Amino acid sequence: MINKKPERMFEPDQPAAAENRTSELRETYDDRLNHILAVATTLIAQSGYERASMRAVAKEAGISLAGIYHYFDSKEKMLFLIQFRTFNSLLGNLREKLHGVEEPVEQLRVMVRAHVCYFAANMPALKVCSHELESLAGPAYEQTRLIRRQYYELSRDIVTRVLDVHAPDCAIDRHVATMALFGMLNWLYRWYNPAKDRSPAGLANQIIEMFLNGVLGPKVEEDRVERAAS
Amino acid sequence: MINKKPERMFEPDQPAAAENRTSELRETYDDRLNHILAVATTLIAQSGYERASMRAVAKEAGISLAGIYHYFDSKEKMLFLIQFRTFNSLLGNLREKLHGVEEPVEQLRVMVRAHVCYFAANMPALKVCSHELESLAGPAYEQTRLIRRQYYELSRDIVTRVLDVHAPDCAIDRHVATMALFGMLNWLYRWYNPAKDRSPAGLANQIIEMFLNGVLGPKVEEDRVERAAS
DNA sequence: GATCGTCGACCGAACGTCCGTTCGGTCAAC
DNA sequence: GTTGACCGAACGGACGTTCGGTCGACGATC
Repeated sequence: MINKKPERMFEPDQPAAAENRTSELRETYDDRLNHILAVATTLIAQSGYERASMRAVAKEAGISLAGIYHYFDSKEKMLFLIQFRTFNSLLGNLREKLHGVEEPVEQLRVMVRAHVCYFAANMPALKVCSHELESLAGPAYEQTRLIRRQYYELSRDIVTRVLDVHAPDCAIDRHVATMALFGMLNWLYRWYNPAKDRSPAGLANQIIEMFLNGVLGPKVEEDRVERAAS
Repeated sequence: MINKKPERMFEPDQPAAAENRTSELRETYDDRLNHILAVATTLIAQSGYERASMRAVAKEAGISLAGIYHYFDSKEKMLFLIQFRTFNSLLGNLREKLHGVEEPVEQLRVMVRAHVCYFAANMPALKVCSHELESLAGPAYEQTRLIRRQYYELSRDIVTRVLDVHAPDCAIDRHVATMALFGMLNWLYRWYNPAKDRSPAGLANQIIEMFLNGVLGPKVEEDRVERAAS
């Protein structure tokens, strides 16, 4: 069961010392687990956590109902695993993309782009992460909260630096600004349609532009000032 | 049952022609209905629609389980009524506050202030409206969608006018801008804490400021331009 | 190299619980 | 005597979970 081998969960690559046979077995075990998780993610994204039954996950994944409990010891642990992996992956992706970027505004651009692109590439997973936060309780909830907290602090620090460097007199609360940005990003799953709407990169640019300069934009203000001066 | 008297649902005030007795009876009936709806709203906001059982609503409202079905003929109708009333009230409130306001930017300010203040005054109801959209299906969902659509179009028209008048060259998509604004507003229920965070009016001002001018703000740009000019 | 015991992957069938809903009725008010 | 508000008790189904078992792969033993 997954909760008896937590040290394996996020280290798919194992030392080469292991036997070939064991490696192959482990591969099929992990493949199967990933397959069930992917199916569960899609179903929970479609119907919500409570309505997505273990029977439906089993049928869709091509496994028996009891067979699922070979991989997770409860439905809640399954949801936890989906959220934990996704949040970890999101945070890791962000840290990776931020590597070597120093300028605060550029950091913000990288952050929004990374988030939007990750979202577009993993819509069901991010929907489950945005929408089913409170479906976990107790220690499982606390554990995901810790990762989310890291993601929040990383983002808030970027926002803070952007403000401190480029708009030190700005009266906007850093926390409010960060949560407003998260609102724009986390609400995407309610309306973004990859078939109709623009590309993830284009969308990210619009969000960056709006967050930094608002819908009125700086150029307009420059024009206004220049017009007033002449 | 509620679905047999739909013409009464949103007209609490009745003509004075009715007898006093009937009026008092109707009052207690409506009071009881409103009480059950309020309890259900709180419970659904706390636990989610699926987890909030009719038994829990009955117990909390001080009525028997079967007694609830004197007011609603199904749990889904109950949720529908909560959402329908809230969306209608939200839309009516917005239209009322917009009355007589012509300037687009001022309209936007009114819209955000109205939304944030309504949210702060009805947090459970707006959480249910934001979070349980997809818990309705079929005709009930379609009916709420129509009201939300009106709210969206009203807001998008304001955003469009703001852009057309004050930033005609702005490349930001009107739909994206409107949904970004909705994201900031609809995400509030995830983090806003009336005890800790600033007042609803102050929060609304920050959101307006961010949406119009971004975190960098126009003054900074003016400063920059002025500094560059001198 | 055949035999045996072990183990991991997996399954059919059930168990107990909780849920939304309904049925048949009571009782006060008119 | 009718009606509207309301209730206790039950119904049927869906759900998460568990139990007891099968089966093939594998290492050890002869």
